[in-house]
Order: sequence, then C-alpha cells, then structure tokens
Amino acid sequence: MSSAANYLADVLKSLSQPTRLKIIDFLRAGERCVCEIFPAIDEEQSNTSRHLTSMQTHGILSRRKEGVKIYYAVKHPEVFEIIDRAEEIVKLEIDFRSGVIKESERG
Amino acid sequence: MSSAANYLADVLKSLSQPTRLKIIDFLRAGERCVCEIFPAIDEEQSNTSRHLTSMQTHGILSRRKEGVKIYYAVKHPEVFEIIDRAEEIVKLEIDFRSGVIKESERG
DNA sequence: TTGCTATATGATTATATAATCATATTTGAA
DNA sequence: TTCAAATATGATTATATAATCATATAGCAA
Repeated sequence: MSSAANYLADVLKSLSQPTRLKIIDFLRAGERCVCEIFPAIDEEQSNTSRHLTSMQTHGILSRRKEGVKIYYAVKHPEVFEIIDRAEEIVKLEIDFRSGVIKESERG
Repeated sequence: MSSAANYLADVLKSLSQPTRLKIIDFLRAGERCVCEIFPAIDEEQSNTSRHLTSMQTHGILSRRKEGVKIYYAVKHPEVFEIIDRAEEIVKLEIDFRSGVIKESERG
C-alpha cells in the first residue's frame, strides 16, 4: 500500500534522533570510518554501529569497505539541506517564543 | 544540556510519522479545522487531535480558535521544503536501487 | 437551561526504539 | 597460525510512541 509514504517517513525518521544527528553532523566534513565516528560523537561502538547500519539501510549513508575499516558518508546532499531547514525552524521558534514572552511580560 | 540538539530532533521527529505527514500534506492547501482534517486523512478524531496538538507544541503548526472550531496551519514554509527534499531522496533511492538490480541482473 | 457539535484528554495496550553488555566475525599483521 | 583491531549482531531492558475507547470540556443555538 503506502510504501512510498512509509519510505518517506523512514527517511525523515533517520534524521530525527539525537545520536544520528550527531553522526550526520560529524560527517559534514566527509567520509569517516566507524573507529573515527564513535569517539567523536562520544557514543558506544555498538550503538554507533547500529545507527550507521540503520541509516545505510534507509539510503541516508553510503558505505565503503577498506581492509578492516568501514567508511560511511552522507549519500545525498539533500540530507544536509533538510537539517539546515529544520535548524532554521528551531531558530524561528526560539525567536518567536522569546517574543511571545516579551509580549506577555509587557502585560 | 543539549536542548538545542534535542529541539532539532523534536522538530524532525514531528515530520517523520505517516499520520503526521498525511496531516501536513493535507494542510498544503492552507489552514483547516480539525473537523476537516481527520475525515480527509481517514484517522480517528482523537488520534488526529493528539498529533495536531503535538505538532503545535513543537512549533510545526499554528493554531487559531474560531468559535467551537480550531484551525491549524503549517507555520513555517521550511516544513514543506524539508518534506520535498526528503521526497527527492526517496526518488533517488528508488532509482538507485532499481539501477543496482539491473546491474546484478546483467550479471 | 438543554442539547448538539467540535475538540481535547485520561487510561490502556501494543509496538517500536535506543542503549547496553557480551560475543561473533572479518581482516591484516606479526 | 595466532593475535589484535575494527565492526556487527544477539539478547535484554527501559522508555517512547501511536492508536483506541471512553469521557470531559467548551461554545453555540434552540
């Protein structure tokens, strides 16, 4: 049935979790291996690996094997655009709410 | 601590669930009341109300009361841009995967 | 008031998710 | 071969989430 709609939700869900957002942010600088990623984001190796595998499965990350190391990278630049837009919303909301507080403080 | 990072995740999480995506898609046409939304997306009133409340809380939707009706609208155009980008990723991935299948079929 | 319509919310249940610990697997090097 | 490093995965647990049903609340109209 709604395989496309669910796929869309899966893609967005991949980008909506703090640990995964930390990974993606670290990968803004480019391809990195797991051994670089998990210390950088200060998460356990196994947890990091799960999130990486999950994001690769959902088409967010690419994966490349080189010897014993696995390199991951953000596969589509749209991923960064999505996060940048979401950050704009966060900023707008913070401004909006501080504005609302000022309004109400004014009485 | 990471209130900003968690807020970012919350915003994206608001956009990563099938029912909420149906709501947002319906609201592309503009502001609508709950009584219009839940039949359009074919979900229960109470479930729809919860998602609407949740998205309003996270700054995704605006809310306006008019008599007994409550009108919701998408608050930031960035929301649509995010979803459009995610849909691009879905399309790219579908193409990519069918390409991969063709590669392997070719042997 | 009474009653009707619109919306929200409490309680519950089922399911999904994230994190953790322990361990398996793979690969290159000694 | 044996070993160590890198990565993945099974089992478990705690928590979050979505949906549902029943009911509460708010506001308008008769």
